Amino acid sequence: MATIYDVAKVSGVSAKTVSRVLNGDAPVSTDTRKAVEAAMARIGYVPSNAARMMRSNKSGLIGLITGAISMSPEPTQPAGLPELFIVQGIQTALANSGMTLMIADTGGDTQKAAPLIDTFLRHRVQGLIYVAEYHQKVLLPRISDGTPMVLANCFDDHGTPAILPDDRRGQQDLVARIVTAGHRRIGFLTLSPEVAAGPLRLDGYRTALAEAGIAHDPAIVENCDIKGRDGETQLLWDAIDRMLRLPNPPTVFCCGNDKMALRIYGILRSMGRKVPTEVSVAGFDNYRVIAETLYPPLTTVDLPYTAMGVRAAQRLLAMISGEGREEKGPTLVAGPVYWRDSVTELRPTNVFQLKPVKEE
Amino acid sequence: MATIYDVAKVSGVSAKTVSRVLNGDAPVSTDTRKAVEAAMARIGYVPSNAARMMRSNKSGLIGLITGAISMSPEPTQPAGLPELFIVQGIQTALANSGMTLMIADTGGDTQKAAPLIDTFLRHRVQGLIYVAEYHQKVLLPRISDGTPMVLANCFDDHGTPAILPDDRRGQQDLVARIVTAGHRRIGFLTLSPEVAAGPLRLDGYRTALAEAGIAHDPAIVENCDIKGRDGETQLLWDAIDRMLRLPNPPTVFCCGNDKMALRIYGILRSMGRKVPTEVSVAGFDNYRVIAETLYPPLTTVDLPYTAMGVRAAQRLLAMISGEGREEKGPTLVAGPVYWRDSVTELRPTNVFQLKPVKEE
DNA sequence: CGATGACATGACATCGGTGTCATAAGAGCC
DNA sequence: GGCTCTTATGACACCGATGTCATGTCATCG
Repeated sequence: MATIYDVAKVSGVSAKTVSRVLNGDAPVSTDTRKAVEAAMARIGYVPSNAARMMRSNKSGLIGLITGAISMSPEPTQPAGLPELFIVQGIQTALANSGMTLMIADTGGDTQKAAPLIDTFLRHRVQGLIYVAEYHQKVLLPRISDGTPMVLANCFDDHGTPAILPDDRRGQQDLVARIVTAGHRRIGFLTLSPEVAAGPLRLDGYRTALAEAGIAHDPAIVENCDIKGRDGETQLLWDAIDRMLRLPNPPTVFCCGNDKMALRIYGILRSMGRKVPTEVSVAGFDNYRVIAETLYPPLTTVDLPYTAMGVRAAQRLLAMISGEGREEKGPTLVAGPVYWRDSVTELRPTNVFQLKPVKEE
Repeated sequence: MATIYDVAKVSGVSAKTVSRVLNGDAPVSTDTRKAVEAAMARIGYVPSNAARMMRSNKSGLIGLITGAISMSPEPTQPAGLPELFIVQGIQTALANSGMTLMIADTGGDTQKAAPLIDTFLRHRVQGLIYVAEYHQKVLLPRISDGTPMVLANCFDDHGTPAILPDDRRGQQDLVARIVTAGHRRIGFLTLSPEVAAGPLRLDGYRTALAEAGIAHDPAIVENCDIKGRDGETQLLWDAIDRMLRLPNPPTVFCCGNDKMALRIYGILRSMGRKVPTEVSVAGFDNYRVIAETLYPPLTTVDLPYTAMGVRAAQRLLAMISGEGREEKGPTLVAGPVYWRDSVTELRPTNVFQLKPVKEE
């Protein structure tokens, strides 16, 4: 492998001058530059990042840890897809930063994150991003040296900078929009309070009701999310059945996420209730395979994965350059409401809003 | 950032001894080892890969170039998913090799492959893998130094080692199986001869017919693949209509791939022909979103993406260790036939085969 | 008892670049 | 002419590991 000394010998200058041609950090005469460049081309010189890094202590590397690649076990059930969007956002934002993105995959095994972080640190990455598949708390080894780290779609106990979806705000916007459509009895089939998004979305729901001056009725709020165990559909069926028999039944069901909405479509169909003419349904996530495919298309809130990726990269770059050191707390990224046909407009609306509410 | 000299100073030994503890390449007394390890833990020492690499010339890195991450623009149309499976295969095969996999994404822009290769070479990767999204010819800059490179799902003009799906063999196996089911008039709606897989699959079809002693009839073989332009469905409709009006019409249509089979299901339905009782249909790719979802489920051939990834990694590792240098030509990886319900058994069969033909 | 070898350790050079400083040549100015 | 300033270049140390070689200490063996 050719070195800068070989180039120097061939072009008849010193190694340092070759270095200057490479980096353009000091004036070099045109003749010399041409000679050096010709020599480099002729002997096929490729600079060694290792050697450069040793002296200058700048690796130009950013490490990204994800399970996105190995987490899509079946194309029919693309579990890891959301992560891919985050990664795409990160790539986009990093494209013109001069940094090289190294991606490492955990193979779905969170235990492998620690050794991967270690490998990255050995390579002296200038920053680290950890991407989780869904909004959750994670437990990662603390980085003892000062290497900046950003968590995307997750957070920890140490106050590591995190980029999170604004679940509260999203749910609030959605419910506010539903209120605008004339609904007053808004049922909510929540996510499990154990997942991070659960309480946040519930809080957004309550806030929206409060702002609209609607009393919160515990009778039409229930958690049926028991983490994919079989009884879930039964629970949902029972909850919906009970709520619809109330003297004052909900006119719309908000669901913890789009998957739950998908189930509820089925349940309502089996009950002979038509969506949205008899009952409206709204989801969360804008999981497009579901939301766009369902009939009628599902009103929901976007989880802004790509945007979160972009923000994560931006925040990391700021930390690396030293600007963003003082910034504390998580960055919340809100997504727009996608207003489709699964929620009836109970009264004619003329909605002029400043918020980015997409009407499709 | 602590160095091995800091560790040496703290533990009261020489730098070289610290190095020995790190690498375990020479005997160190238990006391010394413990002292050194304690010192490393105390000052938070992380070895510098750059420095190690400089001296030992072993980076322990393998570079992977793909568009998989950015090529899935919509989860509803997971264009880049196959690539992901190849990448998964590569990861699996590399997991215990002691190599670190660096993944770089082209962002869907093939032009970016060259600079990415360059970046990898600067990092002195010990091997390179380039993954393409479908079986195709690629034009990559030649690696002037001796860094081994393997192409997965693609090939070039320079004889770079390549891992390719065995399209010929797959089609041949499928048609042979269809013959076993009693079919004699086997129509073939081919892929465009311009895509790499097109002529190969056609050849497999012909070989299978020849082996079964069935004459090749050009009247029931046609290319309707005009690369997604709108007229394709019209062309397909016309071809099928014509073939079915022949005095001796096909009893089964083989399709260039599963997507085409999906279209043909629709066309046949619009013609009032039932699959598979009136006409049988077979695909290629085992694109599960289609093949498993269609009714009836589609008989097709698997494109063994994961296996190809494994083979690619294995071949690269062999090249790195110097074993596989002599091996020339592409590695063909065949996938099994998935026999589902879209092809009728025209006569009772008792199929005992040695080949891995999956019956579902 | 002296020779031999295994074990444990250290001194020093080296990998391929870059930072620092020195130096030489010419340009511009009083 | 002598001085300063800029431009262009080179000598040399240094980054943090590891390879090579040397050295000292015992245990073993003939």
